[in-house]
Formats: sequence, C-alpha cells, structure tokens
Amino acid sequence: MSSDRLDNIFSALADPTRRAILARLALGTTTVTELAEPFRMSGPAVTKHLKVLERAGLIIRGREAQWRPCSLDAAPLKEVRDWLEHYRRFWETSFDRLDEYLQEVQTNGDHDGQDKN
Amino acid sequence: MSSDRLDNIFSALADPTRRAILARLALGTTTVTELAEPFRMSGPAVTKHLKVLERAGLIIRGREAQWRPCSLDAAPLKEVRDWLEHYRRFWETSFDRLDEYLQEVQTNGDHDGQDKN
DNA sequence: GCCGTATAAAACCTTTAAGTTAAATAACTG
DNA sequence: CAGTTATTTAACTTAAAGGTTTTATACGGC
Repeated sequence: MSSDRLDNIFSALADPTRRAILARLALGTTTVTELAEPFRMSGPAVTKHLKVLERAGLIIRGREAQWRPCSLDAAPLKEVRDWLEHYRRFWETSFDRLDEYLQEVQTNGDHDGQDKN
Repeated sequence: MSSDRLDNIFSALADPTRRAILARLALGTTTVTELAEPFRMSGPAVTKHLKVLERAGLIIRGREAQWRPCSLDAAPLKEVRDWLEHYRRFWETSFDRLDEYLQEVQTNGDHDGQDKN
C-alpha cells in the first residue's frame, strides 16, 4: 500500500465535515443536497469535500437522473486498520491501558507489575 | 472524544514524514537529530513535524542535557481504532473482502474460495 | 423548447501547512 | 568563559486547503 494512498485517506479523515458525511453514508446512499443539509456551508463546498472523499476511495458516486448519489466504500478504512495494527502493542502497554494488556497476554497471577518509568 | 482531537490525530498521520517518525520511534526513544537523518529536510522542519505529533499526543518529549528525546505515545491511535470500529462491518461486507467476512462469521466448512471477478 | 431542480466548474479569497535560512537558546567541554 | 553540539524560534516563501459567489451543465416535467 503506497504512502500516498495513506496520505489521501488520512487527510480525508482529518476533517469533521467529511467524517460526518461518512457517518451519514453509513446509514445509506443519499444525494449531495441531503448530505449538505446539516452543514452551514454552500453546496460547492460539499461537492469539494466529496471529491476529497472520492479521491481517497471512501465513497462511490452513482448517476441517477439529475442526482449523483453517494455511497460509502469502507475498504480504505481497512487499510487504516491494518496500518494501526503495527502499533497495537504500544497502546495496549501504555500506562492507562495496562489492565487490558494484562488480560490479553494472560500471564499467571504473580508476574510483577513492573513498567518502564 | 472531541472532534478536534480526531482532527489533530488524523492530520498528524496524514504526512509520510510523520508516519516514518512514528515508525522509527516504535523502535525506541531517540533524539531529534537522529530522527531527522533519514530525511532530506532541515532540522527546523523536523522540529515542526514533532510539534504536530506532540499536539496530537502521539509523542512525548523528554529533556536530557542538550537533547530533547522523543518517545512514542500510541494512546491516540487507540482512539482512531475505536473510531474505525464503527465502520468495520462496512469493510467486512464489501465486495472484494467478502471472503474474509465469510471466514470471520464462521460459515460452514465448504464455502468455496470464490471471489468477485 | 423552456423552466425548475441538482450538481459541478471557475474564479477568487483567506488561512494554514510545510518547507527554507539565519539567529537564538541551552547545555556540555575544555 | 569560549567553543561546540543540539534544538528551537523567527521571519519568510510557496503551495494547498477550505470556503465563498457566480456561471455552467444535465436532467425531468410541462
């Protein structure tokens, strides 16, 4: 998976409007106008956000009369998940997640609780 | 988890230099100069990237003589993972991931390996 | 063919991101 | 204290992001 690809995906996700659009699309395919409705923002602005999401592969656009329906394509999110997995052990072992870690590794009862400090 | 927080995390991750820095820090704490070495980029540029990572909570900085060691803090990545989980079912059911989905839901043993084509 | 609706494109503005170089700060070393 | 190393700050440049308004395109209904 190319670096550029992750660049596009992460920067698409870095905007709250775009994440809200994805959340809406998780409920089902809809039109640009309906997507735009919750935002105090012009239509063209939404069109631009959709372009960013499309470039990241996160949405697919159809064509139905004068509407261009958008639907979610979550495949890129799986790539993000896969990238994240490399770091899983780090958040699992971080201070406030130590308990989760202990559950996961299933050590015996008397391993010492020593951590880096 | 506030929207701003995810904004910061995602935009910190949207740059390949910063992701490379995180990858390096996964190997252990190190200094700014050593972090800068692999990149054809001035020191101050790296300092800026570190500021972005720090603002996102992804690194922690120490102080040791004239060095300012950086270490990874992956806790924000867990927030990303949690956010992603909302979309898990979408990538699992998407066309080209159908096989994985079938494995996961534990259908009977003779589902063939057919994929879209 | 013309009108209304849905969407996109163009042109523009403002802010922020990412880099640069040069100067400043901080800490060790002799 | 002067010099060297590590890092940050300041000032600046360039380009991209995110918004605007105005204009164009595409389609369905009359």
